[in-house]
Amino acid sequence: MRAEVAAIVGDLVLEQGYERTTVDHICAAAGISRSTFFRYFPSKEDALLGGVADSGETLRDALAARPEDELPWVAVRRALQPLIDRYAADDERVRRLTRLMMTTPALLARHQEKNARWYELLRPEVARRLGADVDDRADPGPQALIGAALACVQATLTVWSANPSSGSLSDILDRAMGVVGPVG
Amino acid sequence: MRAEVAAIVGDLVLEQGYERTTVDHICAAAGISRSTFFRYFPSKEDALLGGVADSGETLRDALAARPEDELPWVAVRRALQPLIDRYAADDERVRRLTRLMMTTPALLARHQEKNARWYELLRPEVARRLGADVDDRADPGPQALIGAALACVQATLTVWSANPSSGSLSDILDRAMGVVGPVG
DNA sequence: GTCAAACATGGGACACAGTATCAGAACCGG
DNA sequence: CCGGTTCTGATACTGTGTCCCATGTTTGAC
Repeated sequence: MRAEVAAIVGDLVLEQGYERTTVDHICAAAGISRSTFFRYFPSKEDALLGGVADSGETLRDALAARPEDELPWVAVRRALQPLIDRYAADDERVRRLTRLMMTTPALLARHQEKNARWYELLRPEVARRLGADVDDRADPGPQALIGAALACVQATLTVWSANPSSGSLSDILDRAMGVVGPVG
Repeated sequence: MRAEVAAIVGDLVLEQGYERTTVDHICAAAGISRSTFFRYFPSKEDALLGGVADSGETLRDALAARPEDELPWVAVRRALQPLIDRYAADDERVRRLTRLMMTTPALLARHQEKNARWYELLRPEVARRLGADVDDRADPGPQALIGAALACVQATLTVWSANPSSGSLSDILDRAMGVVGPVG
């Protein structure tokens, strides 16, 4: 049921854009009331993006599983692979929704807000691999490295979703992260 | 007049937080009507952040002025100096407002939305310095590098605004960008 | 000095997201 | 059949932001 409404939201949004799709439209199309909609989803953004599982924990575990002697930047690149694969495995619909997400300010903001949790999640392991004090909040290093990596992911998704023939996500991410640091 | 209202907004927001400060409160404190407020500022966020001049063009010109043989990452670091100095020159009020901006999701989102313009602004020069095709939209490199640098700036501002005794902004930015790439 | 055009302000209605409360319907186990 | 839980819808509310219109108030032309 929840998934059904989410699918309708995706359809409507792909059809007429995000801002022009009001909650009332969605409710009318789904045959439910506003009350019910907001019981299923905390917000309109979540109805659209909530389907994408939050991979924060996955990412953290993948990073912790990388070999100790790998350079931090390389380890992060490798840890991002499962995340990337989840996008790549999907079809044209995902690409169009991703494009919508990257080009709609409200959606991009929400996406980044969701990812803000990843900073705290990844910080300990990144700090450890950088040889920094894990509890030192005055060290910008870990946050900078995580933010840089996420910026590369965002650049990757932007290019991939905008250019149908730009190659595999994995290759684009290699190029993106290769420009910033060694992906060895 | 506009500046006067903006100052009141800053006061109220520093006093009781951003969400709890409604436009009605501001109007009452400033002795104007809602209509007038929204003629001065397009939104509540802009009333608070609009005072910070948009340094996109400054940043672009500073980057273009860097020596040709500098590594791109180093050139960007140097080009960011004027931006950083603008923060550092100011007083405790700026630090508190910055902290508010980094910790309030709505404000951080607006800030990043404003900075989104910088990508297009800086892309040509960064692409050139990377030896890439300036018009190739399928190359994630320039966007990745710019995003990584801005992530370092954000990490810097976060640490600086949260820790009163964390040193100069310039030093923090050096540490942040040094972790990601060579700052020469 | 007068008239008119421009502008600034305020008021009120509206659209939309999101919250809270309450009332009834469907469903369950006993 | 009953009592409770959960699902649902209706209503009203807060807050941001837009739009339109009715006021001044200033400015400039004649």
